[in-house]
Amino acid sequence: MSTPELGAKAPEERRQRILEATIAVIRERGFAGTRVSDIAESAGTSQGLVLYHFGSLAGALTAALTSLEDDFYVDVDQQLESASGPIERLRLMGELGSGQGPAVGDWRLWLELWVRALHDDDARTARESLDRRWRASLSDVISEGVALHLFAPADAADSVVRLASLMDGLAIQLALDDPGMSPARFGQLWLEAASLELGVPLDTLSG
Amino acid sequence: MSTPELGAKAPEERRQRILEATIAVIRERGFAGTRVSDIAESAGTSQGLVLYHFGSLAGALTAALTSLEDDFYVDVDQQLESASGPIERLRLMGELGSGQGPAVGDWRLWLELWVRALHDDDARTARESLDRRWRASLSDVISEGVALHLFAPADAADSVVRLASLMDGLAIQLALDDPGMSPARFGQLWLEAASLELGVPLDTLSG
DNA sequence: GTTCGATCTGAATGCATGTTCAGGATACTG
DNA sequence: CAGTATCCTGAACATGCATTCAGATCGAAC
Repeated sequence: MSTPELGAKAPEERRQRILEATIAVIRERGFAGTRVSDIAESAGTSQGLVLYHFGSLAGALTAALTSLEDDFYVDVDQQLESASGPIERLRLMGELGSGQGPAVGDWRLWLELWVRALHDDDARTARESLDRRWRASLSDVISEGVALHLFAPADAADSVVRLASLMDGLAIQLALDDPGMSPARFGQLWLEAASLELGVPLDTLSG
Repeated sequence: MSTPELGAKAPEERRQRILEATIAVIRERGFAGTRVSDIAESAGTSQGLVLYHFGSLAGALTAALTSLEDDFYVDVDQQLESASGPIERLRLMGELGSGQGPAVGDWRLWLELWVRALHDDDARTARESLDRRWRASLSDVISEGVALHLFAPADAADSVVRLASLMDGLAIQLALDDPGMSPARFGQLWLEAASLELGVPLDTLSG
């Protein structure tokens, strides 16, 4: 506890650097394509150190997963609390396609997570947790809007599932650079859907 | 050309068996987890034969990809031509979540394809082609309905993209056995969205 | 300054797996 | 039946990669 903020090479920081490098490599090469040597190179350390800190490659990947989860939570909360009402908050959600934040909007990573969740239990629970939390945020926004008589969904729970799923589906096209899909169009299409689902005129949402 | 339909062990059939085995293994273990030995075992042959027919593991995976593509086309056409009008056809599309056909509805395979498309060009083009074709089918059904004054979408092109994307998004949850998602709910949610998008009362669609 | 534990390295190890290959089996042709 | 091309196998080979490990280095405590 002597000079924790001074020593730039404190062991803790080294570990953190490796964690970030792991995420960066996963982003680039996917879970399946990530090798210990990639992580070490990206972090500027030796392979041995990666294993020293995380025990195994699988350990590093799992650690990256939970780190990702944390980042996502921080990110969503931060973005949403900057908005004042449900309408503005909904618009911000639609702009998530632009993905400025560190974790949100990194759709390729999401795809990777989904597939890994098919075969790996840690990934499965991480995904479920992320999804649940994300849908809870969306649900909160909608409930808020309903309470203020701004939104009038036929079935709020159904609308939440559909709007969350639609975002995932649009995200796939964004992640794959589908011709005809762009961050702007992503946001537009999603807000139009929200307009339909919640019975709100589109210009109220996107104006 | 002597007795092609008699010899149960004709070389062509062996190749086909391996192709099907490859798809089966991908379905189970994913693209990344599929090994030559898995394919050989599943097909009941030697590793050597797999390589003899397809040159390499990558060759076998690519061949599986195009075979999958063909299956999908056949499947969609077959399912849709059994319906009489756009309304019934739309309902059938919603029931794709139940996935009776050999390729359609095998959502895990779809997830795998998406992620492979991130890193592999063959997979990328296969996915794009499949997606384009699927959306064209959906677009045809909607146009038909518009022509018959059954559907009244605000913007048909947008609705096509949204309904296709929504199906993908719902498919993710189905593939991951998300609690709260089931083939029945998949179909219900999607038809409700179609009802909103196309300005058709829900009971007209699902009745 | 010495000691000791934590941190870190680079080379060695061992295994999993894709690919090659030499030859055997099978089926068609004349 | 003999000859030949295709089909098929099992073992050998090569390589990429995670993991281990013997020690070097660093930092804190005294």
